[in-house]
Amino acid sequence: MTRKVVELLASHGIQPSAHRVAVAQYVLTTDEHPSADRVWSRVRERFPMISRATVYNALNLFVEKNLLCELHLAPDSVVFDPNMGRHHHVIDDESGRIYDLPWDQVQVRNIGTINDFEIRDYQVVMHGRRKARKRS
Amino acid sequence: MTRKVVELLASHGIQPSAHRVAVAQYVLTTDEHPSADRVWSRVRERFPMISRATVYNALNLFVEKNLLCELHLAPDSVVFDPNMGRHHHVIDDESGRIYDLPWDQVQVRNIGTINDFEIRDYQVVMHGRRKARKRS
DNA sequence: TGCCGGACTTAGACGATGTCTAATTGCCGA
DNA sequence: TCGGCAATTAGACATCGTCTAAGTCCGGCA
Repeated sequence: MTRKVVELLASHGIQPSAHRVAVAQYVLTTDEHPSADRVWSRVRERFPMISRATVYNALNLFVEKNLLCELHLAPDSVVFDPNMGRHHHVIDDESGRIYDLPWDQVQVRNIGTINDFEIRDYQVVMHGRRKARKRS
Repeated sequence: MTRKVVELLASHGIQPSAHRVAVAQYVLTTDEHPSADRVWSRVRERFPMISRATVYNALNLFVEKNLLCELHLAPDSVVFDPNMGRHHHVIDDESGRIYDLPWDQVQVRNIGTINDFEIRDYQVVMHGRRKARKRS
């Protein structure tokens, strides 16, 4: 797994230093949409001497190199999303957690009719409550 | 105009103090989606001794009383939107400015097919470039 | 008129978040 | 081994928003 991450970083033009690999290993495999400081504390669990600046540097570098998306959706959370495929987001009003929703699950019509803007990208942002999932 | 604002505040259960009216007068009539600190500096132009806490208090109160929407869409900007009707947003990648788009301009299908969440609200968030508008 | 109480406002401290800088470390090639 | 460059570091700094404790304003009441 570490090998895969190293290759992934390299293939995006990023020197795979030990610290960067540690950050990547966590942030690329989580689905919890962590904030930068959350990434820091997570990575520190295994890498206690890593500094905040290094984590921020790594995250910003990953975003710049298109390995991560930076999301600005909800209060108190600029957040990182390793899911680079197109998808929508649902924000749970109670917990503040962000969930991914498959691109095909909803469709947006008439983006083409917008005249004043050249739309490069879009997504649907939903707010709601996560349903208590069945036990079945 | 001041009279209208006073009535509006009162009708939402807000004591219309002089400072609150000043904040409301600016934030309810602008379309620039200002950040809280931007509101502060704008209001200070006419009301130089108003403190930051007062502006923040007023804005939070307005949000709580459904006079304003708080938007969390873009980097560096939690932002306030006096347009309480449903609408979508376009973010200009160059300037970072946020524009409103009428609700009818695009349609979203299949929200009803989402099983894991009870969707309370949604909107389409677009990124793009504002076209240089014709001179005609 | 003078006093009281509650709502409003204030300055500034505070905590959280993110950036910057200067110094240090570590690695690699000559 | 040495030199140089990239990566990393601690900590200072800026910004944003909240909180607190004190001060001000104003209406009601004697």
